[in-house]
Amino acid sequence: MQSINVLLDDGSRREMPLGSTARELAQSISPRLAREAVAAKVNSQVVDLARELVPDAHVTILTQDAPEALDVLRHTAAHVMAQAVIRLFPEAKLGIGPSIKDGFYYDFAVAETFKPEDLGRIEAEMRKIVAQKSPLTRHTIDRAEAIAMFRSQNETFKVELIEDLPFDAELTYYQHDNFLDLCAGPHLPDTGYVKAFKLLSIAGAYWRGDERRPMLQRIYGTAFYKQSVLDEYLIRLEEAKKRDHRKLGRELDLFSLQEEAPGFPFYHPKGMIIRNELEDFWRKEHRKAGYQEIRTPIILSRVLWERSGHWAHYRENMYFTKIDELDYAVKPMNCPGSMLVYRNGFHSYKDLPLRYCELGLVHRHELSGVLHGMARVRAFTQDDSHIFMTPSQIEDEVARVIALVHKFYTIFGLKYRVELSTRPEKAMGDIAVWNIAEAALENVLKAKGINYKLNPGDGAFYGPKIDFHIEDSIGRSWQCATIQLDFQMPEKFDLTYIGEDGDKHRPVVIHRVLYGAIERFIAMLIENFAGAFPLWLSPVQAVVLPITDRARAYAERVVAELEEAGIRAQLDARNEKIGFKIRAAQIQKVPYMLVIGDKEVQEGTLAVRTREGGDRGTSPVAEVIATLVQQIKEKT
RNA sequence: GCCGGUGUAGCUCAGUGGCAGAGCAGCUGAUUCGUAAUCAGCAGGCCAGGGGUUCAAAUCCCCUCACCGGCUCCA
Repeated sequence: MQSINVLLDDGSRREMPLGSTARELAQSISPRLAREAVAAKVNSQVVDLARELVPDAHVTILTQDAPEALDVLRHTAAHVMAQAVIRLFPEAKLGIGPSIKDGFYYDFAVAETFKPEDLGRIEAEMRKIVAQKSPLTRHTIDRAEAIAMFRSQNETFKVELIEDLPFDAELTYYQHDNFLDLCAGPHLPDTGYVKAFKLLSIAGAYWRGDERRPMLQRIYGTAFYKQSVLDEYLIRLEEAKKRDHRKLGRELDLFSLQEEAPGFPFYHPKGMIIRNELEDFWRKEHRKAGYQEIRTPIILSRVLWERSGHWAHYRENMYFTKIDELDYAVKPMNCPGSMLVYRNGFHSYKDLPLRYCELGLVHRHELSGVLHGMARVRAFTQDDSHIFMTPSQIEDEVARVIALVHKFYTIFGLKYRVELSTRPEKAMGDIAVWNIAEAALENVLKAKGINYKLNPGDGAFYGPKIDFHIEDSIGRSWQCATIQLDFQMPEKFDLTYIGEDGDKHRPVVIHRVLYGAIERFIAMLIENFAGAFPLWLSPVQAVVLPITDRARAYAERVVAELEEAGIRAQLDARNEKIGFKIRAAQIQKVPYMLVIGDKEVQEGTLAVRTREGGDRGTSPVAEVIATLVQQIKEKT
């Protein structure tokens, strides 16, 4: 009999009869591995256990614990759900059903929308399918046959998918029981593996995400190999909801959103303290980094927006007004204003790079359905900057901005993900210039060794950009910092500088924000800290808690001393027991609780309690103040 | 914007055609207390807004608004 050689993970080789499957390989290694196997990785491609091995392949048998194994499970779960839906709603047409970050979904076209009660029925049907332990089998099929097959089943979306695949693509479908779906796989051996799953929500979703296409009904679910892990996940999800900035923003009285102004946030006194701290820190760092602060108007003439290209490319997101019969627009971006400031004077190459920065309030008409607490609003302040420079300064300057982003985010303890977005469909300007700009950004990322994801077509209309994304408490990703390269605006506004040669030259502009929008950044901070801000950002840094009225006068003096030292302190002299006041301060997430009883009055000390560490014993007042001042200064 | 859901006191929620409720927060009083809730009393509402059905609507119907989840992590 002919045989083949495969390479295993430990570097050893193993001889198997020609035509052996991954499952047979697992069996030959150990029966236990065969029992635990869920899929295999052959030459870094994840495949079914039933897949035949190819000669000299590098094979890894994947068990439940393999990072790739969850995707396989969830993809199979999506098929099981689709079959359950077809059983209950025979007229439903299939869209797509992928595995996603925390679960899976499947899109269906149905005459009647799903109701929340349907989820229970579908789950029950899924359990029957799981109990059947139907094997999933993979079949290749040629294009014409596949189209004919799905067309005969009236699966028009599947037909469209096939038609859009490249001509040389290998088409496969998977079948279990009497359910069949166009699918690249891989899948688990049989439906019995899908033990721990839960359907989570129903949502409308446009076919292929395109609002001009039909709206399908999407069912989201999640699945794990073990019920205990699913239970933990669901508990974690509940826990994460407690960090939601909308909930904490209300509980900590930081801000509010009201019906009278949808998408336009109200800052309350405590939220304003955080915002001002962020701005103070920002101004200090920008002075150090060689920026000069400016401020430009919120309402500017239509003529300006026509010139900048916003009128043509961004009008549907803008608000308008009329002044003395003339058209004006409320600025959605700060750049045109900044361009006017630059153009207002002459500039020498010696002035470059010229770094203007601006905390600019912009208004954008976001679709009502996408508003989200402080994370997506219609009015927000960008910590903007426009850097005017010579082409030769681009890479150096981009690198400086990236370093600044890193410095900021490290101080706030935020993890971020980097994306490079390139030329969109509605782009302005020359393709050759775009290519240069895109290459410049890419060069810097590569030179700095930064991992990034490429996002084709997601750039701004005037230039490509590097985006920095932060995840919120339940894993949604929000763009915060961004660095955008722009060759168009200088052209539109005829910006120049006088070069060494005495001639006029065209500068290049970087648009960049670090926080992004202060509103969104605050939302991310709230979720990141679960409302327990570091001392320097805490709206109330210390509460002073006298135990009885005998300690009140001393407590008032302590509060005055704390305030004198620049610490935001409050007195809680309410006629309540100490436990009550401590509880109130804990709930408000105040970092320091300074308890004062007869003993402390007598000794001139404070009993220090911290938010995280509980009772820390007593210390002299001056010592406590020095500690807090130091900690505020260090921003820890 | 589109699909689905929700909207009752400051907050969390109960109330499914027949007198608008509870807990917490608030206010008043008593209590002066040592590290996450002292006790008692009081007050608090255009039941999101508008229209309709009905003897009677928080409850049923219609419209509007706001909020929540989602709207390619590409078979």
